Amino acid sequence: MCAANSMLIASELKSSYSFQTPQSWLEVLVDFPGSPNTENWEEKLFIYSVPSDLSIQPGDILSVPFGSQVVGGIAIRFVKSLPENLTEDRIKEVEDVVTSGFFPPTYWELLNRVAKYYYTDLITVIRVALPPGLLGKSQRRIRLKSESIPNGAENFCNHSAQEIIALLKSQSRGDYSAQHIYSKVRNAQRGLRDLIKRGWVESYLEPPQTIRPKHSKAITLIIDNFPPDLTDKQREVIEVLRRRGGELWFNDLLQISKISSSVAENLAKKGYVVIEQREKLRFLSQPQALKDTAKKLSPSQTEALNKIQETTQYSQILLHGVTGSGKTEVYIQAIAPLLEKGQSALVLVPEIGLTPQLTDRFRARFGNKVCVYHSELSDGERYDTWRQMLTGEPQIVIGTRSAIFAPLPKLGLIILDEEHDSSFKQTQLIPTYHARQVARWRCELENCPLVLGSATPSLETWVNIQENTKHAYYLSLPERIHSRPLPPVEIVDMRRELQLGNRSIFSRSLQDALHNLVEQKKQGILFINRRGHSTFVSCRSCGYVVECPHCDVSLSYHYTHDGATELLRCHYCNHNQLHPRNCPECGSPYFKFFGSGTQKVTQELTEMFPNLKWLRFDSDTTRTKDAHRTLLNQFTKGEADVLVGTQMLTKGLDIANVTLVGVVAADGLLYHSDYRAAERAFGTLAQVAGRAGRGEDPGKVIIQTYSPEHPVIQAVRHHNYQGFLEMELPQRESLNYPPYGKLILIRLSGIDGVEVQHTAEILADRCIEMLGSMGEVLGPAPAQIMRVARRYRWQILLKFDALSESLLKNLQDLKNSCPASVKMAIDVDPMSID
DNA sequence: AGGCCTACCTGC
DNA sequence: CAGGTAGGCCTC
Repeated sequence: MCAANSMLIASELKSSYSFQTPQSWLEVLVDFPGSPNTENWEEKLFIYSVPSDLSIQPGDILSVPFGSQVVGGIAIRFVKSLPENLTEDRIKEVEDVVTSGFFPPTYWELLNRVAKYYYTDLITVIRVALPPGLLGKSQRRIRLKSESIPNGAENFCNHSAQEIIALLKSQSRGDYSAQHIYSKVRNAQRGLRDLIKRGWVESYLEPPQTIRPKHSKAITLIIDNFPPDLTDKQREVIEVLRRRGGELWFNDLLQISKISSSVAENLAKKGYVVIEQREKLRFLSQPQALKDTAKKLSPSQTEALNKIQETTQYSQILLHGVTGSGKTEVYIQAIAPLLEKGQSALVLVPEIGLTPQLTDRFRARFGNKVCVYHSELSDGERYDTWRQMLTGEPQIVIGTRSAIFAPLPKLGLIILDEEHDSSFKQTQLIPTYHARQVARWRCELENCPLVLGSATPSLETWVNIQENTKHAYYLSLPERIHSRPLPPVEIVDMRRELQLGNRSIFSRSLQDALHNLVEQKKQGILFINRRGHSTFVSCRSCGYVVECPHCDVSLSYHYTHDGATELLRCHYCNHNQLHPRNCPECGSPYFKFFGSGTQKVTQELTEMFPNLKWLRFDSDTTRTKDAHRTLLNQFTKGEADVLVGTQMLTKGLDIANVTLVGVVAADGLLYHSDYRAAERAFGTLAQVAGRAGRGEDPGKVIIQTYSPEHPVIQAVRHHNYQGFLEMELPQRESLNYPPYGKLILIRLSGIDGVEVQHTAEILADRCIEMLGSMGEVLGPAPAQIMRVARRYRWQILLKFDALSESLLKNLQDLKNSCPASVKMAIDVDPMSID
C-alpha cells in the first residue's frame, strides 16, 4: 500500500471542515427506529444547536443526543428561526461530527429514489449506503456497585432484583448492557428501579462505538540535502526515507533501517524530519498479482469495446456474451481510459467470494487502483475503503450488491456482471432493492453508461433493451475466444437408467465420463442443487418423517467429519438436532434417505471411484473467510479431479483443465411453483454447462433428468437462448407477469397464525378496493412454507401495469394500519413469490 | 428503540 | 385510595 497516498486523505477530508457555520438552528434527520416513512420524512426533522467549536455543513454525518441516548443523524439544512411550538430550552447541542463532506446532491437524490420506490424510510436506506457502525448509538449499561451492598441485604429485595444481582455478580466486572439484563431476567425493569434507588447498582450511558479512523505514527523528511551534523545512523535514516519517497510509517522505518527510535527522534529535534500521527487505512493485505497487459480482442470484442467507449452519456448497454466469450477483457479495456481521464468505475458481481479470478485479473491490470467492497470485510476495513473512495482518486471498486452505494465521485461507468443473477436483489432485509434498478438510476443521475453483462440475460433486461431504443444498445459476443466451441450437451433420461437396472445416482454415461477423466488427467465439475446429504429421512416401517419444530419443512440429513456425527438440519431456520437412532414413532432402527445432496454425491463417488479425488464446494464448506479462494486454488492446482458443488459453481469459474460438467439431477430446478422457475433453471443450467471446455481441450456436458423432453432442458441442450425467449416471453405476456406487468408482494408474518390470516384477509380486501380496475389482487394465500422459525407467513400479490402515485400513498397507509404483532413487508419487484 | 406519562386494574 | 402495570406517545 502506498503510505504517502493514504496520508493525504486525512488532510483532504479535514479541508472540507473549513466552511463557517452561520449562527442558526440545524435540522437533522435522526436515526431512530420509528423514523418517519418516505412520504414525509422532511416533516419529522429535529432541530439542534451547533456548539461553537464545531463547523457543520448539510450532508455531514453527526451524532446527536436523542431522548436518553446518543444516536446518529444527518445534517439536512440550517433554519433561521424555531417553529412556534418549540422553545429554545428544549433544543440540545449536536454532540459531534462523525464524517464531513458526504452526500453530494446526485447521491442524495439516488437515496431518495430508492426510499420512495421500495417503501422504506430514508434513514434505513442511508444505513444501507453507509458502512456499518458509522451511525453509532449509545448503549445503556448497568454496573454493580458491589461495595455498597450490606451483607445478605439482597435477600430482602424482590425476586427480579435478586436475579439481577446474581447475574451481575456472575461476571467479573459486574457490568452488563441493560438489553442483556432485560433478555435474561423477567420483570427486570422493576428490579432495576429498586436497585438503583437503593444505590446498589448504577445505570450509565456508554458512548457510541462508532468506527473511527485508525492513526499511526508517520515520519516525513523535510529537507532535501544531507546536513553536515549527521551521525552515521542518522544519515542512514535519511537515505532510507529518500529512497522511499520521503515518507514512511514510523514502525516500518524502524524495521527497514534497524535503528532505535531515538535516532529518528533526534533527527526530529534537529528539524530535519517531522514525526506525527496520521490516518492509516486498514486494507486487506492484497496478494500482489502478476502484472498483466491488454489482450488482443476478437472482432466482436472490439466492436463491443468501441461502442462502450463512444458512449459518454446515460445508456444501458447489454453485453450478451456466451460463456467464455471474454466479457471481462472488454470490461477492463473499457475502464482503462476512464482512469486516465480521472474518472472512476464501479463493477458489481453477484458474490465476491465466487469470483476471485475476476478480482485477480483487475488487480493484475490496475494494481492498487482496485478496491474490493463487500459485506465480508471487517467493519474497520469497510470503513477505511469507504473513506478512501471519498477522496475522489480515480479508482475501480469491485463489490457485491451493496457496493452500488459506493460513494465514488466522478463516476464514469457502472458494470453489472452476470446481471441476471438473483443475488443482486436484496430479499430478506429492507429495502428490498435490486442493484440493477439502483444502478440504472445512478447512471442516469451521473449521466454515464451502464453495462449489463450476461450469457443468459434476464428477461427484464432483454425486454427493456428492446423497448428503449433511445438509451439502450445490444452488443453480442456470439463466440468463445479463440473460436473454441461451446461444449456438446448430452441429456440422460434417468427413467431409462432405472428400467435398465441402474440404481446409482450416476448414469452409465456419467460413470464412463468420470472414468475417462482420471485416465486423461482432466478435471470435472458435478453440480447438484442441494447441500447436505439427503433432503429428508423417513422411517422404513411407519413412514415417519422428522420435521423442523419451528418450520413446516422436513429436516435435511447432514454428517460431519467423515460421518462421526449425524445431524438433522433445517435449511430455513438452521435448527439442528442429532439424528435419532430409532424412529420416535415406532422405535424401528431402519431409516431411508431421500433426495441427494452434495454429501451424498461425494459419498457415492468415494464408493464407486476410490481413485478419484474430489472437493466439496457449497455453503457448508465455504463458511470461513477466504474458503472459496482456498478451495478453488486447490482445485486449479489439480489437487482434486472433481469439484462437487451447488449454485456457487455456476458463477465465474474459469478453469482451463475442466472438460466435464455433470448435472446430477436437473429436476430439482425445473419444478417450482414460481413463475420465474423456468428462467432460473435455464440460467443455472446454461451457466454451469458453460464451465466446460474453456481451455484447449473440448468439453462435454451431461445433464441427468427424469424429464428429458422439458422445454428448458431442450433449450439448454442446444445453447439456445433465443429459443428459450420465444417460449417464455409469450407466457409471461399472456399472464401479465414481469417483464410486462409489475408485481408487488405484500408479506405478512407473525407468531399467531390466526391473527396473521385475519390481517391478510382484511388487507387483501383493502387492496382490491384500492387497485380497482388498475390491477389484480392475488391472494391472500399462505406462503409455500407457511411456518418458518415459528412465524406464520401469508402473502398478497398485486399485479398491475404501471406504478401510480396514488397507489404508492395507499400502500403506505396500509402498512400503518397493520397491527403491531403482525409484520408487514412490501416487496417491490419480488424475485420469487413462493 | 427506550423512557415517561397516563389510564386502568388490584388489593385492601 | 395507594401501588402496581400495560400500552401510547415523544424524543429537537
